[in-house]
Formats: sequence, C-alpha cells, structure tokens
Amino acid sequence: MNQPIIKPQTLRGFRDFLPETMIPRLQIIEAAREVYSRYGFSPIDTPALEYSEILLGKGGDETDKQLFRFTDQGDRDVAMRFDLTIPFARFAAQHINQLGTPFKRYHIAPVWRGERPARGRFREFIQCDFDTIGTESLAADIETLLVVHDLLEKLDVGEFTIRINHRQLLNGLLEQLGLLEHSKLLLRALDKLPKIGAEAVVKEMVETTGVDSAQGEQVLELASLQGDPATVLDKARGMITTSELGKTALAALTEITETCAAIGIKSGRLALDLSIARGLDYYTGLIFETFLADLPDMGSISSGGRYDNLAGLYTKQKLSGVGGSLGLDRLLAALEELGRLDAAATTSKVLIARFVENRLADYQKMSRMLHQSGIASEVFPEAKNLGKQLKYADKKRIPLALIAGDDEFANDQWQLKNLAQGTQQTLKSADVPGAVLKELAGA
RNA sequence: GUGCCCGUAGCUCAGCUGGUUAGAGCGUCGGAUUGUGAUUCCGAAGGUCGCGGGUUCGAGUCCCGUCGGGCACCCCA
Repeated sequence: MNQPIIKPQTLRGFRDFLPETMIPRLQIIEAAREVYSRYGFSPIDTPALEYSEILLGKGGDETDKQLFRFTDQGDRDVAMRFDLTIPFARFAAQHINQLGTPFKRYHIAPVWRGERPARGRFREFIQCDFDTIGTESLAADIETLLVVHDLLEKLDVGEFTIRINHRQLLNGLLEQLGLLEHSKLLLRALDKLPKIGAEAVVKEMVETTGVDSAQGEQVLELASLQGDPATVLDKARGMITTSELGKTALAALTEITETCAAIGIKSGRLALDLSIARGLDYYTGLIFETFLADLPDMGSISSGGRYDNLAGLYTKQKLSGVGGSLGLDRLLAALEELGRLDAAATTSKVLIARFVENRLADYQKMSRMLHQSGIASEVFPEAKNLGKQLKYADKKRIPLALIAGDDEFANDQWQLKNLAQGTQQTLKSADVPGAVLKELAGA
C-alpha cells in the first residue's frame, strides 16, 4: 500500500506561479492588451510547436542550440518556439492574403529557450509582442513608439526613456569607412559600450575584424552621441557626408523625433542613443530600447525595431514591418523592487463570514448581491469561529469582511468591517453593496 | 556551451579542526477564544542535511559525480 512519494519538482528554468505573483502578472498582461488594442492591434495566437525547419537558422547558431527540439509520435521533427517573431513570419506568409495589409497584431504567449537560467532569465517566459507589417511608412514606426510610451505610462513605473537609433545610420558610417562587411561584428562590439567602456570596445573591434583603431574610434564617436534629439542629429549630419544609407536614416530619425515632439511626448522620454545596436540581426531600420529612470541597471524592459522582409523565408511576397516587445519578467522584477506590487493573494474584496451554520443561503445571497454590483466576494466555507475567518481574510489581504449572526438576521442587518482600519459599521442589507463600494474607494 | 561560488525545516539562517539523538527565528497547524483579524500566551507538526557514490571506527562537515540555485562570459526578454 505504501506508494513511493514522487519528489515534487519543476524543470530547471521553469516556474510555478503562486497567486501573489500571478495576480500582478495578469495585471501587466491586461494593461498590455488594453494599450495594444487601443491602437488597433488585433490578438492572434500560434502553436507552441512548429516544424523544426520553420524555426531553425532564423536567429543564428545561438538560438538553434537553445531550441527545445524533439521527434513527435508521428516521427515529425518538431521544436518549441523560442520567440514570437519567427512564428509570426510563418503566420504572415501563410495568411496574409486573407488578412490584407497593413496588418497589426499583438501576441502575448510563452516561449521556450534551453539556455542557462540566471536572474531574470528562464527557460519558459512570456513575451508581449506587437507588430505592424505590410507598410514601410514611418507612421508605423512612430505608432510603435507611442504604444510603448503609453503602456509604460499606464503601468506606473515612474519616469522612463525610450532610446532610439537607426540601423542604417551606423551602417551608413561604416559604408563611408568601407567597413560595411564587418557591420555585424562591429555592432556586436558596440552593444557592449555601457558595460565594458570605450577602450575595450575599440579593442574588440580591432581584434575581431582587423580594422585599425582609428576607424574603430570613428565608429565609436558617432555611437557615443546621445541625448536631446535635435542636437544629436545635427552632429550626426556633420559626420554622415556621402552615404545615402546614412542620409536616409537621418531623415527618418528626424521625422520620428519631430513628430513625437509635435504629438506632445514629454521631452526626456524619447532620446537618441546612437550606441544602441541590438543583438538581433534582422533589424534594418529604427531600433529602440527602454530604460527606467529609477532602475537603469535592470536593462531594457521594452525593445524592438523595424525589419525588412520579415517573411522572406516563407513567401516571395515582401512584408516589412515594425514592432516591439514588452519584457514581462523584467518589468515585474522592476515593479517589485520599486515596491509597486500588491501582495494580495486573492482578488476577493469581501469575505463573508459563515457564522451561523444553517444560514448558508443567506450568506451566498449576500455574496451574489455583491457580485451583481461588480464586487469580488466569497463566503467562508466552514462555520468556524469568527477569529479564524477574519484571520483568513487578513492573510489573503481581503480588505473587508461582512458578519451576520442571529441578532443581525433578526433585524435584516450586517456588520461591515474594514480590516485595514479596524472600523466597523452596522447596515441594512440593501445598503451593503453601496457601503462596500465606498469603503473600497476610500482604501 | 565555458569558468567561479552555493545547496541544512515552507522561508532566512546557525551547526567549532569529522564525534552521541541536527537547532533558532519567522511562517504553518491546533488551543486559550465558534461574536471580531493583524498584537499576546500555550502547544504541535514539519529534516533520508538536494541526490548517488567514495574515504573513515564514525560524514551535515572531507573527496568525486549528478541535479538544482546564483555570478561572470556568450546571448537575450
């Protein structure tokens, strides 16, 4: 009869979520959904599993190694998606004729990467992506920045800065210097600027690409420009003299920043930072990262950019687009450090104490009356002593309790107790929902 | 994938150069108290010391492996 106990454990890099962490997660997801759909982005979903050939070779060797890949029961070579962009490319190639362009979608879903877990890095995590495809208009680039801006504003994370750059600006300079062939390695080195400093970046450039250090420093000089958009752009114009690529990029950045200013985006929230290069290879135009003023070390909590020909691997139709992604787990870590997280373990706002055993119907009736007023409430399942029941409410951070015993029932009355303030009032049952709403508004 | 650090109760940790039966605080559960929680008092449960092997008369302690966690690379949200 003695069955051996199976050790309860989760896989490395995979997590359980208890209510107190799941509730804020859902709040962030809800905020993202609200802002995305406010701008007309439509929800989509795609399968967790794809044919391996769909995913392989799309993010570089690194992501291939990180792929969870196996053979299914039908002997198919399959893999779990490691981001939402590649599946979206496949999705777009497959359905664009029914969708029409431009097409705007958002996709909030888990992705999987078999990489080594670290702080804020997991093997299963949620991405909150949104993209506009099928238009090369800068209007879409601008809208992308506005979505990020509005979302962060809604999430109440304090001040933040969206730092933008343009891939072709650096490529333009590289073109002038005759170094375009090394752009990938140079950009990768540049990306480390804040971490390892100017000297080390130049050193890495020289070592990995064979450029001379004067060229490296010139690249770095352009990349070091940051701050107020108008000033930075002026200086950049002085450096980009012959490259058409670079000039196009400057024009794009000028239009983007001037339009955002005209819309009324608070100055300081949008900055040019020519050192932002992004690790991913597929960006071709605007690129951006977002940092919190209070927690700059947290890294970018929302990033993205413009890419050409997203679905080129799956269709001959050219689909360029622009989009971004919200780093849910990083953002959550940030909110936690900033003390902006509710520790509530339930969404209940009212606990109805079950005090008299044979009055369950009356308690449930009251609960349903509250539900009809949009108030989350629950009846304690057992007729335990009142102290136990209030203790339960306290532990779950339920702010209010309703108590009625024989005395109250005889007079159609309820006691409404505010747990945080320790105050209590006696009410006619018809007045309870109104009083509850008032207490919740005050708390 | 490489290098370094760390695994003792649900959590945070103590446990001496290897030496009887591994402790504390917090939390949990029960009671004081079926008409009032977060404060107080009493009591209880909870551990194959991550797991496996080795050295030893004897291992939480030393060695190896493995799994898990953290940090730095790499990469990334």
